[in-house]
Amino acid sequence: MAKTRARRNVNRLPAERRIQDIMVAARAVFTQKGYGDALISDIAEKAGVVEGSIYRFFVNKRDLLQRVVEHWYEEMLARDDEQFAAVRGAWNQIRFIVRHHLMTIRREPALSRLVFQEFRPEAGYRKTRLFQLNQTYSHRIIDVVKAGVDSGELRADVPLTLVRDMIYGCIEHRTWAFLRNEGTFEIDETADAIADIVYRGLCVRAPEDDKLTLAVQRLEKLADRLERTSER
Amino acid sequence: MAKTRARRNVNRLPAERRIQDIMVAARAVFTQKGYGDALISDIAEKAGVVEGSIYRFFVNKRDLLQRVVEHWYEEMLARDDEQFAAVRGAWNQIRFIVRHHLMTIRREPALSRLVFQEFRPEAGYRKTRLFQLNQTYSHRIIDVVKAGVDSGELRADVPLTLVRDMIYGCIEHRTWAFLRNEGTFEIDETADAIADIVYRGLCVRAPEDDKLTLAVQRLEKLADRLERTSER
Amino acid sequence: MAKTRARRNVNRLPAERRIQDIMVAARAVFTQKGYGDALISDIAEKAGVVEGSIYRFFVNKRDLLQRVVEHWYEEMLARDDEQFAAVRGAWNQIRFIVRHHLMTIRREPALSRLVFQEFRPEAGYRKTRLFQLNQTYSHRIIDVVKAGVDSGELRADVPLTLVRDMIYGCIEHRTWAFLRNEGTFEIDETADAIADIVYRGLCVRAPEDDKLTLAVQRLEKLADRLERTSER
Amino acid sequence: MAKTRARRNVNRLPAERRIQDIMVAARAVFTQKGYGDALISDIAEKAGVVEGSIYRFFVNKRDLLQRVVEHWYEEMLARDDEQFAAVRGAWNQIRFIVRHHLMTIRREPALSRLVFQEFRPEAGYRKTRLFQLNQTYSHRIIDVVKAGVDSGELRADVPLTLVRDMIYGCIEHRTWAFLRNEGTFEIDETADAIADIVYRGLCVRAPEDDKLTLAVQRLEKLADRLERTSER
DNA sequence: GATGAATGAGGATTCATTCAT
DNA sequence: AATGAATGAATCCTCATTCAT
Repeated sequence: MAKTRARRNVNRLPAERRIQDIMVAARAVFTQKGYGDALISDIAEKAGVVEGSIYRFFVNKRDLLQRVVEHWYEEMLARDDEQFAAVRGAWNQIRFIVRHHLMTIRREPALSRLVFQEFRPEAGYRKTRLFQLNQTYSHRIIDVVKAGVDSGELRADVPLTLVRDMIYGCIEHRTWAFLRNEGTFEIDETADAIADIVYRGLCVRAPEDDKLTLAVQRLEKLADRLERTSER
Repeated sequence: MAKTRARRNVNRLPAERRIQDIMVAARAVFTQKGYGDALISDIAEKAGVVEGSIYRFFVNKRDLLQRVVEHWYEEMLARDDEQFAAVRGAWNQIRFIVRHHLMTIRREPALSRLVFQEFRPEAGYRKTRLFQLNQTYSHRIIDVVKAGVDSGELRADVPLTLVRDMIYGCIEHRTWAFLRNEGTFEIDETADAIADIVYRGLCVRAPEDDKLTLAVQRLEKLADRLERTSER
Repeated sequence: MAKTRARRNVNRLPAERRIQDIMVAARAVFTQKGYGDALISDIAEKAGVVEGSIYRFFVNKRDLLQRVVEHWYEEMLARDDEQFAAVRGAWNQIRFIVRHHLMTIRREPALSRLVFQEFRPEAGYRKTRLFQLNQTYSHRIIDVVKAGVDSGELRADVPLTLVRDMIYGCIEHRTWAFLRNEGTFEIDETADAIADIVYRGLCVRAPEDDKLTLAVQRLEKLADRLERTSER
Repeated sequence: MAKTRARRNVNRLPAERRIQDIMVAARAVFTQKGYGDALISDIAEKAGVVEGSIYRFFVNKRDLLQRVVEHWYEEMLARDDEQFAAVRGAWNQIRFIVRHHLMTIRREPALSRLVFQEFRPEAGYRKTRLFQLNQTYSHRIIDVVKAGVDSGELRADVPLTLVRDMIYGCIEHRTWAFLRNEGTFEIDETADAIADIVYRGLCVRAPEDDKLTLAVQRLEKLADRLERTSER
């Protein structure tokens, strides 16, 4: 009954640091193994703590995954915002967002998959913080389209959330092979093509004359470059 | 008339019939419980066979689900083809396909989910028969767009598979809440809106309106921006 | 993923036999270790089955204990009934039941304890089958007292269930030291003393004259012996 | 008047006060949750201390429970003694003690249960202070019976501890349903009935009535039985 | 061919207790 | 003396799959 427990290496760290260590370890393990195959014991070992310590800070394995993914979203949201401000013109902005999302998936395919597979299908998803974060994340496209509408560049009767679903749904479908480790995808080409179709689908007048359209696009890109150049 | 032989209660049915019984039972159980929570024993009981018998005809639980889903696809493919021939015009055809897919999801949300959750994310998906069936299923949109291109109604440079991803991806995103039992969706409105954006995105020219007016407007805006840039 | 499982020693026994084996093993292990410290794996090993097999027949560990204890009660109830018929006279009958219960506890202290500790304190005990069995088991004393009342030997206003509680409660308290492995108890002396007090407490007239009482008791015992002798 | 020193928020209370706080909190939590479900952290929080502090004053969780229960006994013993002196006559005294114990259980069912469930079954119970206290507590009945014997009201050959076991055992059995939150019990009726049976069981003679009549009745019945037996 | 009893691997979780600060 | 973060042991249960009958 009374066992002699040899205690070793009781490292005393501030809670914040511990949480961080655990989340870093968990992110690595979840990324590598997926949710089901990830072991709490692996995560604990990688974080340099004992399994029980994880449960001081996280309700359960699921909660740990959730917090890891939420943190990822928060990082992204914090990091990216400034970039979006720099681009002008609906087409360019749409393309920028598409491109950005494609890069996100390329950079973190495993985490992306976890969102698609583990969280989104789950009943009650809409009540989660992750859903909120995702709404914030994907709301950018809505803002852009709204602005395009306001400026008269895009049609007034555009169903905003449908456009959002179209873009993110398209990208997801486009990247499944990559998410399965079965292929890759061209970021720029895909971004151009998606932006093209959506933009044409939404703009007040379909650009009939190809020459004219291309010329305008070229000029817009030129303007962007000029702007960026002059800002330096 | 009065038969005296009491046969043993062992049903010896033709294999084909057995397989059918099992698949019908499996479809019901998978639909009701999802893959993970479905029990082989439940399926066996419902099919009026013993667990072991299922393994006579199906490699494993996964294979059983696969065959059930494949069968569902085959049914759909066989049933629907005639309908598609009836519709004319690219817009109408796109809308028809979108509407058809929305109705499929509404009719079989559980099976749809199983495809999205269980099969598509799995490594090796591209080598499965289900992938082939899905390609066939979704190829309709490609055929329609191709025809539109050939007839001159749609642009020549349309990236066909991207259009396919856009449409199916959009629909999937649009219906996730419903698939989670958290809401519903409007079939006709959604179909119209999707067809609209995609058609406009692909068609050669806007129905009417003065193209030059538009181009001039845009160039004027551009000029404004350039001016503003150079003023910094 | 596809692991080669080497199957060994697949013993195919009739369910009834398996259940019996498991219950015998479980009874031994529970008796030896108590409920908490008994391991399913120990029971399985002792029964010559794999842990999982236990769950084919028993809902969970608790259910297994319950069934073991129920079985013990059933055994006792089936075995003992005949014996009770043989004794005559309220005093003798009370003494017989007390003695019998004392012997039960001496024979199976561990099982007795499990009933006292694990089941009786549990909310909902009154709805269990074990409670029913216990009622049947302890109802004997009520029948005996009732018969004594009917024959005019015992007072008419005896609170029957209270007598039951008094007898079984007294025995339980008296044997706790033994149940704790801290002592023993005298079966016959205890039985005599309990029967005495209770009998005197219940009989129409307290037997004032000890000589008379003892004489009557001797005569009653004699009658019993004569009856039993003549029956052979 | 305005003190400028902001003391650190570390309460340094006299040990005695700390111990008291902890025991009060522990009693509340144990009462509410039982031993197993009570958490040290809950107790600490309720006591306004930190978990570690509890271990400054108590060896372990068990020890804490023990001290709480011991304290309860001490309270009772100190409080009640005077009352007992007031009652005269064996029957009245027995009834008083029974009634008192029933009220104790009604007032503190949870603590009573903890004694029955946690301490009494434990090996080594007889060596504990709690056992001593319980002996003291239950010794009252022995004193009363002894006094009755000395005064000639009760028989000389009464097995004292058995009477004690009978009374406390009876009460415990009688109140188990209540202890399980499954019912209640009548204090006065129960006390009367128990006192009645025990008193009659112990008293020298039945208050009145013709002893010989009774003896003759019994012998007549016996004769009948002998006749019936010999007829076989 | 059918049966269905037997297999067996595999891991999250709890919480009293300790001890560095 | 007080804190409270860190420890770590310990086990029940599920269910797809197999294979002796």
